[in-house]
Amino acid sequence: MKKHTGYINRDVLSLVSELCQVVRFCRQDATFCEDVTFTQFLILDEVAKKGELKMLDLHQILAVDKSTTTRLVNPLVRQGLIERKMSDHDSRAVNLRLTQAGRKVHKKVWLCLEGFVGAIEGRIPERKKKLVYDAVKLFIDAVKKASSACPCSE
Amino acid sequence: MKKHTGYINRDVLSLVSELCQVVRFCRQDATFCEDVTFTQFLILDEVAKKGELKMLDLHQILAVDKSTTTRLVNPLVRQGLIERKMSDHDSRAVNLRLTQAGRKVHKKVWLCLEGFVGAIEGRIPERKKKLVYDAVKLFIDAVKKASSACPCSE
DNA sequence: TGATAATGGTTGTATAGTACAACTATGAAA
DNA sequence: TTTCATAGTTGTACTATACAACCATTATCA
Repeated sequence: MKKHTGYINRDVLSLVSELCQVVRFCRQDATFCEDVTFTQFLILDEVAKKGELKMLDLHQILAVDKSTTTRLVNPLVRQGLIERKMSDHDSRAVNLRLTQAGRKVHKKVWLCLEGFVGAIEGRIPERKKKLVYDAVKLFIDAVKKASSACPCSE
Repeated sequence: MKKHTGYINRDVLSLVSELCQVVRFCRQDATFCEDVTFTQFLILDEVAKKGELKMLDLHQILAVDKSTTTRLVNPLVRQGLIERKMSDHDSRAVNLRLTQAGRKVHKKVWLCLEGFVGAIEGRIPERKKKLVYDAVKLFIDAVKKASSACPCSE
């Protein structure tokens, strides 16, 4: 049981707040490229990586509610980029796969994204890269764990 | 005009995607503490820091649309934590100030937040802290600039 | 085997956050 | 004084999100 001294590292606070901003930039402007949002691209990409992906896995990867997963996938199905296929072993489960069109769009957005990621990388000195990425990862994990351990405990 | 080679550093991609997750954790679960969301706390805190704050400044600080700023402030006014006051010099401008209750809640949430920030800091080795915070800042800025320079240019 | 529980998904409903466009009122400049 | 610019609010629309309720399945176990 820690004492409440009222001391907070403002650096941490403003980092978190800036993170919120940055993330907004990434997500908004709905169409990131090819009429696909950033999140939608992540989904396409996960499916592309695995070839076939269960909703459940996606739900885990995105770390959102099951229902949200469904709703994030919906537009991609509607646009004919992803298809739902009943699993062989378990007829409750649904497997996601890219359609022909899906593969095409994935590839296109990938090229698009190259510009974005390149622009990020271009702003981080080469010799610092590994260090920076590791540090960000460390910070992310710290925040993740800190928030799952309810912020207002004690 | 860069060539499109199709190469993307996946580290960067997953960092950005994890950032989205982390930010969600911070914001959701609407009431962070004392019935105030994280964003609302940031607003209270900015107003507290400055004593009096113009909507316009807040709009800049939060980096959201003017209308969004209005709507983020609204609930705080409704809850009687912030009051709107017409500026002396410019009767179009609105100055925000904490009410008595606002100062109280700000202080309470601040203590609450101490737990959260402390939990983050507790997961970052002491001697690495400065390094990590600087790195995160660098990364954030890189992403910010990269996304303002339209992702799909070239 | 048959009742009960667990699992995988979708739908209903509600909310925060967000933008853009249109508007109002005020102030500045010509 | 007319016209332009600024500060803020409101109308409207949409995404992302959660939680709860539900429907099929599949698994468990008595």
